[in-house]
Amino acid sequence: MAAGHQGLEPGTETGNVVSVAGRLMLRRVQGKLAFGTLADSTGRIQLFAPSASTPDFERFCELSLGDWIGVTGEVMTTRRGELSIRVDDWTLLAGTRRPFPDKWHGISDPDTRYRQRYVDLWVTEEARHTFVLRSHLLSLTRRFMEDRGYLEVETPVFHPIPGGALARPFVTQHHALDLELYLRIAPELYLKRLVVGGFERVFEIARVFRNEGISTRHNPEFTMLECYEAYGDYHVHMELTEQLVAHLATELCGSTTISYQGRPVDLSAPWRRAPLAELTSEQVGDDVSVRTPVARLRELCDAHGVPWKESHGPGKLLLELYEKTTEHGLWDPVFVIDYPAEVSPLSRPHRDDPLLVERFEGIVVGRELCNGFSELTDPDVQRERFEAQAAQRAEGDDEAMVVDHDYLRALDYGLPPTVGLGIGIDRLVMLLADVHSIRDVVLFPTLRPEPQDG
RNA sequence: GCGCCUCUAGCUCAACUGGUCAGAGCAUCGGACUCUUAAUCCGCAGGUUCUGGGUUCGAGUCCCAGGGGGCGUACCA
Repeated sequence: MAAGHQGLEPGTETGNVVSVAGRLMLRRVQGKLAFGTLADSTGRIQLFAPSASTPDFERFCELSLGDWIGVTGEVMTTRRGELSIRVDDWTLLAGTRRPFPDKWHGISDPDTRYRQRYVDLWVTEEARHTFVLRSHLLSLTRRFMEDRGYLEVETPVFHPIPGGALARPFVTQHHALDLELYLRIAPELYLKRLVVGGFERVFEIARVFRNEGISTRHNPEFTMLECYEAYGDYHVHMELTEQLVAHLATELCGSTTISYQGRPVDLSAPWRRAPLAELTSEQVGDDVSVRTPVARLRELCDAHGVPWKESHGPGKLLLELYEKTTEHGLWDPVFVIDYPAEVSPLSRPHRDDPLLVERFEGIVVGRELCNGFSELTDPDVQRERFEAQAAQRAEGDDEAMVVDHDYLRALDYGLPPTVGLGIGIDRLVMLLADVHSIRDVVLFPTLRPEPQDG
């Protein structure tokens, strides 16, 4: 409606009669004339209510901030030129029994913002903007994937065996089957089963659950885009990632150069690619790789305050060193490539170096945005890797994997050369919406239940 | 998990080194007002200063314990 009535002179009466509905957000009563601000999901409009035209004028003036009302009247502008609707008729659609927060300051306590998102969305402009952006991002992502021949699928959330990532799962119980089930920590193994089944390009926008700490970057349930493409290798998905992110930035932010927390970020493709060992060497000031002797790597860890365990091989030590010294400093997007095989139990060995795998992580603003790799397709090697994980698990590492015999059986039927990718949707939204905390991109973040006395 | 910070009226915030310090604005309630837009003006009311202990002549203020929240760290995405 506002778009259809741009640039009217002050004091215009258009003759157009419209009906609108929304929430009364502000009210300015002036004796025999009242003004109000009505808000709905599309924006705000001023109500102009002279006692002469407004039925039940006194009751109109007594409406509470936050009441839902419907209004019918002529579109006009005030003497000051503000586009308004003259209230010729109105109805109370739903009242509010609780006062709305301070009209200027809004809600400052983050806890009540998260708990009472239904109020926050009215009061905090940025919150509404962020969640609309999130919705558009999901929709654009689906279209992007479908345009490239990917099929959207839904795989189980209940897993008899948690797999596809290294993480502690949530456990639950199915009564009729008398079965312990896990909420998925990743959809990966099911999606690869589908590639075995002949769906050569699949993706899922998957809610996953990890029983770990909560922080500004971690919610126990979060959303991941995972996709798999047969006949491709990790280069294919690096290209897909940088194109997707650049596309989303253009559509949602209007440019591939965006601002995050006051610093510019250039998301335009192509992104730099750099081997993990090379980046780490630069930071550490010494040439390191998976072939560096364990003793030397331990020294370097000590020198940089990185804790290590006896059980860590060179690959794990190198990864720890990279994560503690290098990752957080990578601001503009980089694909860190060629990870140690030791820390990547589901990745295919590197074509040029058996100690490495063809794996990449996309790092933006110092944070991991995505993780992908050429998939391990050899059932024998996969069985060995699972067994190595199971051994670690037996030693008390409850994030290590469990042997998934059905997945191995699927591999026995043949998984073609395939590349897979996982993108953290919440973190992508954080990046594009320029927000600091994951709780600002999750509508109802996990919180401790409120004490039962209010 | 651990470390640091924080908690005052429905909301947003004050109260110097412990000494009439329990206050203001908005919202609510009563009154005035026909072009306001955080409307304005006058007035009323509103609090177990998160909880429980302690130190002190005296605690919102200092100490201890507990609870909520935030940030950092760890784990990860």
